[in-house]
Amino acid sequence: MPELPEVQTVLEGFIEAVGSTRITALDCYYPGTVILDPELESSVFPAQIQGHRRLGKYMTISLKGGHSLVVHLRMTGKLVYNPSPDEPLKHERARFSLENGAVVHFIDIRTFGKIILCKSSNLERYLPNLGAEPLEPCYTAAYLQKQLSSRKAPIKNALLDQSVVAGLGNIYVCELLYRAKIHPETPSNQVNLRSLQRIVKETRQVLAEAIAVGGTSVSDFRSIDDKTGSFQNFLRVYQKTECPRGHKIANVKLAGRSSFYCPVCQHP
DNA sequence: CAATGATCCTGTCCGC
DNA sequence: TGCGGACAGGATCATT
Repeated sequence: MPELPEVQTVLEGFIEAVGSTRITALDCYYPGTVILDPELESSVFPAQIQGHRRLGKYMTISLKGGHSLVVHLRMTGKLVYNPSPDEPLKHERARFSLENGAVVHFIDIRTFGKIILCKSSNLERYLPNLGAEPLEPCYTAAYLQKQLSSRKAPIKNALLDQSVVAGLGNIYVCELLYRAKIHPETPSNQVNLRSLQRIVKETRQVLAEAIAVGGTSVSDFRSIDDKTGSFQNFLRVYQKTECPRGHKIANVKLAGRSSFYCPVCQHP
């Protein structure tokens, strides 16, 4: 599932693939995949990319001319660069056409992904409240302590809440909690400052390692050039049966998601 | 405000 | 071989 490292990989790939070529069209093949801002100007395309930014699991791409794109892959969304266009592919929900004749397919089996095209001045309307960026200085143990002090839900649920930390999903939360040696069911407001410091440190570490290898390709995640990431080879608990120290991995449902952890290494 | 559960959706896998 | 059901899960919405 695309989380921060995968979104970062896809966004960088998209920006590099499109380069300075202008986008000439955005077509939608599945109702609801492309959302158009009611205040859009009539002449959006052709438009050159001006800048880009990842916000949590959201990609934002600003276009010259005052418009912006927001892309969210949700669970199965993919951007696929194709220098020679074809008829719409299976599961192709939308498509960017480029002035040089290439296209970028938006493939999304489960159709939850979204592409929003809006006036740049309206961008914030299309983004939810996002918490701290985990790779930026604002993400600290003190910040987490403040966020979590009123919460009793398991720490794993809190870390999946995008309004607390932006960009983490099931895989990386499982992994960072293992590295931080924290049991996923620990009530959020009972995680002490020392443990929160480990959480912050391991969050940064695991995300940086994953970004460095192009993300995690479980199920069918691919970069825009159809390359697999390789962080799946470094997972320690997610979908594992044994932790690196040889203990049996447990799996409990938290917030409706499989939560892999080591009962020996991870403590409340 | 916090927490929970249903919802969206389709491919895959399991058991019978 | 085929079929029903569970499962995968990010975000949003309604409900408690």
